[in-house]
Amino acid sequence: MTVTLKDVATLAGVSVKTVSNVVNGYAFVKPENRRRVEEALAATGYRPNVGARNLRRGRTGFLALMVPELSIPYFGELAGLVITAAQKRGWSVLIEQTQGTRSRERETLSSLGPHLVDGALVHPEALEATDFPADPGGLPLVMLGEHAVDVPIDHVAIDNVLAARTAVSHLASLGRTRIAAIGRNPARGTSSQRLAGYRSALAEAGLSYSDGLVAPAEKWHRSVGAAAMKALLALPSPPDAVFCFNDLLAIGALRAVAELGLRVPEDVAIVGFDNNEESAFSLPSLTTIAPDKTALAEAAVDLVHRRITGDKTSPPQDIQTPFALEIRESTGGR
Amino acid sequence: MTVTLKDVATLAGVSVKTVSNVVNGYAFVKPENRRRVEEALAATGYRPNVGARNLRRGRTGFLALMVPELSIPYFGELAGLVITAAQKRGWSVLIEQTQGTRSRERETLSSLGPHLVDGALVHPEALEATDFPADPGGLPLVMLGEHAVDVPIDHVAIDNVLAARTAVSHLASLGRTRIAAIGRNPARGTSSQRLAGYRSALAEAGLSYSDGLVAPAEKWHRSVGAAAMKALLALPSPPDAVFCFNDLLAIGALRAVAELGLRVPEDVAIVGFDNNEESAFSLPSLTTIAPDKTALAEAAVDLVHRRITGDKTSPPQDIQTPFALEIRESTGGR
DNA sequence: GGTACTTTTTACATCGTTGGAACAACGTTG
DNA sequence: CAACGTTGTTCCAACGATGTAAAAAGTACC
Repeated sequence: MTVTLKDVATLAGVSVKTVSNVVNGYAFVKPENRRRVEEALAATGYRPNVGARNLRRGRTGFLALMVPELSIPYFGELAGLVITAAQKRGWSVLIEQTQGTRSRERETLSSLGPHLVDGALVHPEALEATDFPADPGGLPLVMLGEHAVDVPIDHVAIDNVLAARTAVSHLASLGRTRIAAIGRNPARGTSSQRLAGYRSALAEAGLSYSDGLVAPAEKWHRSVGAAAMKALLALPSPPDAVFCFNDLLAIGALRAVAELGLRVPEDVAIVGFDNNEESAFSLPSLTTIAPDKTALAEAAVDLVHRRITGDKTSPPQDIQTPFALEIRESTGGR
Repeated sequence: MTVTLKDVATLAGVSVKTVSNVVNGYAFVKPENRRRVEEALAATGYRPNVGARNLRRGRTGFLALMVPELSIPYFGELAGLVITAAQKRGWSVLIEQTQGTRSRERETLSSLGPHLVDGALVHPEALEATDFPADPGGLPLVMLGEHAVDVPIDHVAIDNVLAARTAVSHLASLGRTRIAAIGRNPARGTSSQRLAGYRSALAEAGLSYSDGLVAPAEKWHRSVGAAAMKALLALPSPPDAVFCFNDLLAIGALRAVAELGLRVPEDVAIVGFDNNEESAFSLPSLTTIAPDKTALAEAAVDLVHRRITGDKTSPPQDIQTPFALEIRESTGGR
């Protein structure tokens, strides 16, 4: 059924290795033979057996990408970009979902052998330092997004603290004084960083910090954002602005405000984080921190590429990719 | 660096095959030896080389999933479910993106060898019958969603015609008489089916069909939906309801209506298709056709599983998975 | 002790590919 | 024409695992 080098060789009347040489673009093959081999290749429709090739070469041709859930827009978008970036460099991408749970993250991490994939991009959510295998078995690992833990591993992300500060400063610059936040979650490193940025922007603007204005969120989903927003608006003195730790929370918050008959941005201004595609089309459209996801994906794939092809020794890198504040209707922009 | 069977065998003082037997749960191994091997396995942290194992077994442990783009919510959600369903049965999923272009789809399809993956789930958008390899090289293929072309291949989808008719009948039942549609695209089979459903619902309701009320859409993206809606509303006698061929178009349409100062559903009722998560949170929330995506993913993985494990001969199946009309605010629901 | 049978282990070939070395053919040069 | 370098081809081993068959060890019985 399947065509192997041997079949092609027989048909072309040369040795297996010569066919292999043609397939791999080896220069010194007599034109006559090359022609014959190429004809035979075409005639048989030969396709290399990737498994065997990789067994021989010690490569697999696969990268793993570990994310919480593809159904979350941010990860869907990011995964798409990673796949595209990886494809450019000849890799296929294998996706593992962890649902953001620590146990699944740990499990996934330890199941990634160097046989299975050449390298892995991991976007943890709940992992702690001790979860990282002391020796990943020589498997190049690049951590995405989260820099929760103090592990000597390559890392690519935006500056979460600065980005959060930028978002909140924007709200302050509009004259808002009771600026709330939604998304506190001690188990997530990202949350602490965005919270830190929030606090530092408040301080900078001369506003006082109040625990009561920081709503927790176990999952950063739309429904959670809506519930949190309702709780905030039920406070004796409700906020006049909210910084949501991601766009989903913000979309939920938008809806909650509308359901209570209030207006965005007049009564409450809202800023999100991630710049999901949907956020440009919500009503009102959402002001948000827009990480350069393409840059993130490219940098991560590039880094793992470098680690795989040679550079095993240089110290772990910490790459920061750019972001921008995208001002839209939810804070009075057009 | 990497531990092989041979290393384990040396350490345990037995042959390679005995270790292999232990690893694979072969019954006849002396308890004493089994213990020694298991200790050695634990001590070395042995992990089988999947590539080598599969080379020998003729399996790869991978399924391919071909979709247009993961950044499109429908495909992000679907891919997540497929991965989960595949994982249950011991497969990892490899994702290929085609951007919905025929050339990339064809290319991807032909690059999927049986060496690379055990089976493939493909969600084509622009493929035509002639693009399908006469002989997929024994690779089990299951087509998702689209049933554009008349190819004898396993297929899982909802009844697009019926679903579209359901959506449009709902609009008609609200008393709307000028019901438009957005999403016509002759290159896409799905489009024809939904258009057919639209026409049949109109006929059933005693409404006449007009080409002018059917807006084309090259890409089914939000911005396209917005532009199409604006065009429709600029007509001499604009529609009082719109059936969008997917939720993204509908979200764009919602926005266009709002920008023109009109109201949904009072001035224009809108129905979408896909039930993206975001559609439950838009303002107003979106009435939409909700395919049971979990059922779809499960059925597809199940089918490819059956094909891989034996059943190569029975005729191509055509499985229909359920859907429901989700009535929300954009047509006056709560 | 020998035969027949069962259980356990081993050696060897094999999956499809590529790297390396050996070999063959060739034209050039002294 | 012998020696040589260059070019092209082939043979063999190897990647890490498993199937097969045969060898080895153990058991039971006469």
